This record gives sequence, C-alpha cells and structure tokens, in this order.
Amino acid sequence: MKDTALKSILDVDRMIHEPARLAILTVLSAAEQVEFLFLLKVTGLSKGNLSAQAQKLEAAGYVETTKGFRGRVPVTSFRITPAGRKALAAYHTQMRAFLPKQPSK
Amino acid sequence: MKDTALKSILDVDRMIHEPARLAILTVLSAAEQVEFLFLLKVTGLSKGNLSAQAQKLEAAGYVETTKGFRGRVPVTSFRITPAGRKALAAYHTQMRAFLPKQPSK
DNA sequence: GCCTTAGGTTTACGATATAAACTTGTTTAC
DNA sequence: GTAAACAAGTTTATATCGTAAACCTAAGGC
Repeated sequence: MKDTALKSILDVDRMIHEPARLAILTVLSAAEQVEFLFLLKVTGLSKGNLSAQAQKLEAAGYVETTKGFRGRVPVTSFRITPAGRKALAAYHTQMRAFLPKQPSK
Repeated sequence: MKDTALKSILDVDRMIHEPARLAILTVLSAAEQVEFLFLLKVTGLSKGNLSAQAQKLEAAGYVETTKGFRGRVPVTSFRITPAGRKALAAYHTQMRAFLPKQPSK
C-alpha cells in the first residue's frame, strides 16, 4: 500500500462509504433503472431507511428519482446519475488502493 | 460480485469501517508497536480524535495500550491484538469481495 | 362503509465522529 | 527561581448521522 492511500482513506466520500448507501448505489450502477420495492428486497433495508438514504443520495446529486404510477399504485424509481457513477468509481479506486493485494491470512 | 456480498456489506464491522480507525489499525498491523506521536504524524488525525478512536479500539479489544516514559516524558504506545488482526483481515475479505475486480472505467 | 394492505415519508432517538478546551507535567527563558 | 511556553494526551461539547417506529394517503377487500 502506498503512503498516500493511508491518508486518502480519511477523505473517502462518506456519502458513499456508508454501507446502506453503498449497497443502494451498487445496485443502481448495475441497472438502467430500479424500483423502490426491488431495492427494498435486494438490499434488505427497512423502508424508512431506504427512503431516507435515497433522499440523501438524491440531495448529493448521485441519484435521480422518478415518481409515477403503475395503474393506480405509486411507483418510485431510481437511477444513478453520471456524477454518482463517477463518485462510485472513485470510491472503488480508493478502496482498492487501500486493500492488501492478497489475503494476509 | 456475489449477491451475498451485497447484503454482507450492511453487516460490515463498523468499528473498522470508520476511516480514522481503519487508518490506525492499518498502521498498527504493519508494525510490532507504534507510538502515539508517530501515529499522529502518519495518519494526520488530530490528537483528540486519535486519542478517542484509539480508546474505542481498545474497548473493542482490537488494540492494546501501553503507557510508559521516555526519560521523564510520557509515551503512549499501541499494538494490535490477535482479535484486531483477525477482524481487520475479515474486513479486507469482505471489502475485496465487494469491489469490482477491475476499474469499471 | 370499515378494515386492511401497499407504498412510501417524516419524526424521534441514540450513537458517533470530531474539534476545542482542558490537564498534568516538563523544559526553556528571563 | 519563577513565569512562560511546550509536550502529550484526555475530556467535554456539539453537530451530524443512521435507524426504526410512527405516521400518512390512497386503493382494494369484506
């Protein structure tokens, strides 16, 4: 590991570092668009937590929210923004630089 | 990435996930014993923060603290415990499983 | 018409990270 | 020899944050 990696870990993007949001962003990065209920199932988060974290990601400009209806029932969908994709990639790079290359058993 | 990795990220060890503590543990894992002031320099943390986080790591059983003197001035030294080493390795494994294998450009 | 379910949102609370202020003792300056 | 500055940390205060519980609104059953 490089010395810079040590200090850069302190500057890691907290918006992404938080596990709940990291899980959300990871799912979003793998699909065009994802619905609230799907995200709920696949992440295992509570509804309240998912709602709150999604709003934070939106406020950060990492996620876009679309509200619509399927028939008469409301459906909230999310998609990752270019900024979100970029920030996630940067996070990956940072963490990868930080982790030891192979299991240090 | 495996599906299990997605949910397991939610159970990541917060004691280690926190960047300040991750930096501390990383340094400790690379040396037999490390002094407070050295840790201060190399991590760039404030004294207060370093002191607080080190105490938490100690309370978690991940770090051992030794207080002594060099001449007449107090010197606080830390070393990682076997439990700490184990937990750090587990964290590495978890994160490695979670990160995409290569930069997703 | 009332009850339940679906799909979320808002509020409330506890935990956490962090910097600022403080403490205890030592060294330097006058 | 006493005051001032410095060293090495610790404690406190605050502000942020994550999370679950309570709540809301509309639609479908009974």
